[in-house]
Amino acid sequence: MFEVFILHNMEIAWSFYELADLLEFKGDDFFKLRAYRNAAKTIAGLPEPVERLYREKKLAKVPGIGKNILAKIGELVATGKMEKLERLRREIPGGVLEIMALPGVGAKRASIFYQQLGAASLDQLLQAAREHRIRALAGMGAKTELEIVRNIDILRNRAGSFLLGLARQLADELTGFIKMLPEALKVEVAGSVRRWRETVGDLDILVASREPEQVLDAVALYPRTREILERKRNIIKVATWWGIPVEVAVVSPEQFWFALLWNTGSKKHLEQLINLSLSKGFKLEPGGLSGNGHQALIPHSEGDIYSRLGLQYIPPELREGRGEVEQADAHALPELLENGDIKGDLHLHSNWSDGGNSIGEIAARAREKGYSYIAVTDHSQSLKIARGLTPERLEEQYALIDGLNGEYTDFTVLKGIEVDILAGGGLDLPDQVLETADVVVASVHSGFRQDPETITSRILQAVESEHVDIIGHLTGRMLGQREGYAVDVERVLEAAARHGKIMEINSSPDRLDLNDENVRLAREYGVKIAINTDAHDLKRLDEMEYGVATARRGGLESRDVVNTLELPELLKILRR
DNA sequence: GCCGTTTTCGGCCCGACTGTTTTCAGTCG
Repeated sequence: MFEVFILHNMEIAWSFYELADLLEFKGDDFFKLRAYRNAAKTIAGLPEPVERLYREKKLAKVPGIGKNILAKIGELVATGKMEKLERLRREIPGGVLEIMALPGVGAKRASIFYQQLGAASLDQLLQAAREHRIRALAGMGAKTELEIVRNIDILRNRAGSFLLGLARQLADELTGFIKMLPEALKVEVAGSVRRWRETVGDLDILVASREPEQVLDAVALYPRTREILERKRNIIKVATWWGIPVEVAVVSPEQFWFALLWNTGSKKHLEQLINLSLSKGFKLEPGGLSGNGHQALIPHSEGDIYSRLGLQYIPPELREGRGEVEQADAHALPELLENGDIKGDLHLHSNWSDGGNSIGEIAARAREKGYSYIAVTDHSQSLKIARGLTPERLEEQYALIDGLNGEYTDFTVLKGIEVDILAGGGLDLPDQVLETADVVVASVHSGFRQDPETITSRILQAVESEHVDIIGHLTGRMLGQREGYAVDVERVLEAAARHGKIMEINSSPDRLDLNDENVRLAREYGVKIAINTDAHDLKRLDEMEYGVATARRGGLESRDVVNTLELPELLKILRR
C-alpha cells in the first residue's frame, strides 16, 4: 500500500537475531547460528529496503543470504511472520532471552538456570539469586551470583531509556507516515529526540492540523502502534512494537511554532527563557508571547519567537540550559557546524578486516554522499576476531588503494589503519609500518577493565607517539551495554592539545564517544576533532549526522573539526 | 545455516579474561 508500511530492514534483522538466540538456547549448531547472525547483520547494513530487494529478486545475490534464509525473508514479506520463529517463541519463554542478554550470561548458563532453577524470567532469576541457589550450581560461585544481581539492577534502572538511533529511525518512519495524511499541514519531531540527546525516554511528534481527530485516528492505526495508552482531544500516547513510547500532539497551524518550542524543551531551557522574557517585560507562555508594548506575536518560525525576545535563534541541540540563553542574548552563540560541512570520513572498515564491503563499494557510496575523501582504517593484527591486518596485508591493501585512486579525479581514498593500543602498552604495528599510512587512528580494544592509571597511561603513550593522528572512541563506552574504560579524559585531552593530536567523535549511536560534555571539554583545551562513523557497512556511513549532532551539542564550529577541511588542508595537519 | 568450481561435502576468524577451579568452561570482543 504505502512505502512506509514495508518492513524495516532492522525489523527483519531482529527476527533473525531472535531466531539465532532461541536456537542457541536450545544448543543448535554453532555455524547455523552464525549464518543467521551474519545474515541479520548484512540485512541491517543494507542501504536499501530488503523488502524491495526481495520483490525485485535481487536479494539472492547478497552474500550470506542463501536459499533457506531467502525463503524465510519471503515468509516475512508475505505474512509478516516466520513460522520457525513463531514455533520457537511458543516453545521457549520470552524471559529466557532477557536472561541470556545479561552480561556474563550466555546460552549455556541461561539453559542451566532454566532447567535446574526453573528460572524463565529475570524476576525468577533474581529470586533464585536471593535464595543463594545460583552459587550452589556447579562452576558458579558467590561472585557470579552477585554479578547477576548487579546486572539485573542496572538493567532495571535503565528501563524506559532508548537509544537515539532507534528513536530517530522510528521518528523518520512515523513522520513520513503522518506527512502523507492530507489533514497534516506540518509535522515535526520535538522533545529530546529533536535535541539529539544520546538516550531518550520517548518520541514526541507535533502536527499542525485543523482536524486532530483524523490525525490521531491514523496514529492509532499506524502498523507499528502496539497499544493506545492514552487519548485526549488533541494528544495520543501509544506503545510501539519497537518499545519506544510515542506521543503525538496536534495543534492548529497558528499555535504550531509556540507548541514546537514548548514541546522541544528542555525544561531547564524553557525556564531560563521565561525568566529572561520576564526581565525584558515579556510574558512567554505555552500559547504565545505578549507584553513589552507589542501586540501578541504571530510567529512564522521558532526564530521569530527568539527574535522578538532579542535573542539569536538557539538550535535545539543547545537547548539544555547550559548557558545558551545568556549567550544568545549577548549574540555570542557559536556558529555550529552543519552536516553539509563534512567533507569525508576518517574511520571506516572494509572487508579486509571485519567490514562488510569492498573498498570500492565504500568509496562509491562515499562519493554519492558528496564526500571528497575517506580513510580506510581496518583493524590491526592483534584483533584476531576482526581479522586484523598484518604489515604484509596492509601493504597489499595500500597497493590496491593506490590503484583505486588512479581511477578518480575528484575523490581520494586515504591509506589508514585503526591500530590497537595494546593492553600492555605500545601500538600493535611497528613505526616503519605506521609511517606508510596517511591516517593512523589509535584505539583501545582490550583490557577494558584496567585501573584508571594503567589505561590512562596506555592511551597517553599513544597520544605521544609521533605516528598517531587520531584517538578513536576514547572511553569505549557502549550505550546501554557497558560503561567506558576508567580513562582520565582530561589528562588525555590536555596531552592531545600539547601534542597536536586529534580526538574522534565516534558517530555510532551505540557509542557517541566523545560525548557532548567531553566535546565541550576538548574545545576548551583547544583540541581538534574528527567526526567519524567507524562504519562496518554501507548503511552505517549515514550515521555521520549523529556525530555532527553531538559536536553541535558540544558547541563545535566547522573550524574545530578537521574533516570539514578540503583534502590539501587536511593533509597538512595529518603530515605535521 | 552459507559457500564453492582443484571440494555438492566439509570447511566455516581466535585468543584473552574471569571465576571457578587445580585444569577448564563460558563469555566476550
